[in-house]
Amino acid sequence: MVLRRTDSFGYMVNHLARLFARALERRIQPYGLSPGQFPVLLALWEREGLTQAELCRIVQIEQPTMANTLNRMERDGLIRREPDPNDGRRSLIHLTARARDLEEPATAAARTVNQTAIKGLSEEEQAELRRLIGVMIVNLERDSGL
Amino acid sequence: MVLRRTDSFGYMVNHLARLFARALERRIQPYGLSPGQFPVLLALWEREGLTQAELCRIVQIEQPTMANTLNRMERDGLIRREPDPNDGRRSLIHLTARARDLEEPATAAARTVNQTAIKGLSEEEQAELRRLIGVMIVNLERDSGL
DNA sequence: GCCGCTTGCATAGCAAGCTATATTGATTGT
DNA sequence: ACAATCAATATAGCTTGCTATGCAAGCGGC
Repeated sequence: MVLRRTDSFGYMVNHLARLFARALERRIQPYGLSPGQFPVLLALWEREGLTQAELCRIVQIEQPTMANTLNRMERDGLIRREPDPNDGRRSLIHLTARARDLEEPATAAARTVNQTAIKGLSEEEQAELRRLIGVMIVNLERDSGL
Repeated sequence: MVLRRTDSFGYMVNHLARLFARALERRIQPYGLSPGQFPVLLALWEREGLTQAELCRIVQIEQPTMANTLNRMERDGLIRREPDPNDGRRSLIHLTARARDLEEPATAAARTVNQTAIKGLSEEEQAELRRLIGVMIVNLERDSGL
């Protein structure tokens, strides 16, 4: 059996992920945001004062990656780290006013990208797609030992 | 409308792509390969003597990314760059014996990853998934101006 | 009370992706 | 034939992801 790049799921998914990232980047760059910051912002718009470890769990990103992303967000004036009075090891991540103000335009941009991607697909097809992607995620998470 | 990270296609696809990359990496690392090299190898196992620009078109990667990947592959003894006698600007990319010998085990590893990901899905579901991902790819390619 | 484990975060170092720009060789129009 | 343009590659500099490792703060048992 030949392994054709063009119909390997791994290749297709990688390609698609890069297209998503580029499409999002184009639309949030005007707000001074970048794609990797987006899931972090989503979590913090929902609830502030999370720790780095909590953000890792929510966003499903390894801790050093999160540390670096948070550094860039701090540098860019999106978050502040406030030392946790109850635990000297942690700090609690809070949004700046600027980051709070970006919730509306930034989520609108993200919705636009999603809409663009699924243009032409029925509600049923979208649901099926979500389900099938979910199956692959679960399969690969199990494979990697959770 | 709230934007939920967990059912945004952009987020899911990004997450899935990272899982694919990690699963592949785990399996090809013993051969001294890394995931980014894989599509390049697939193209070269099929036909050697491609130029960098041709590889970019086939693999759908920007030229500077390809240049760096080829540098690492040359460093790792997977390819040689031979100057094109007909055009002083290009070089033709050839595999080393080592890279040729890796075709069997490496493609087997990639097939295993794909099989793992789609475990539990019927042939029809797989075909539908391929089709739906293809739609998103086309949609986003059009969006990004080809 | 303190010794050792666990937990939270930081740092180092690398791969792979991107945009923007420079460089050098080929081609083309006059 | 040579200037201008185009094409192929290289380089710089950034983000986002990873693993491996270090370090300091908290906690549990004795």
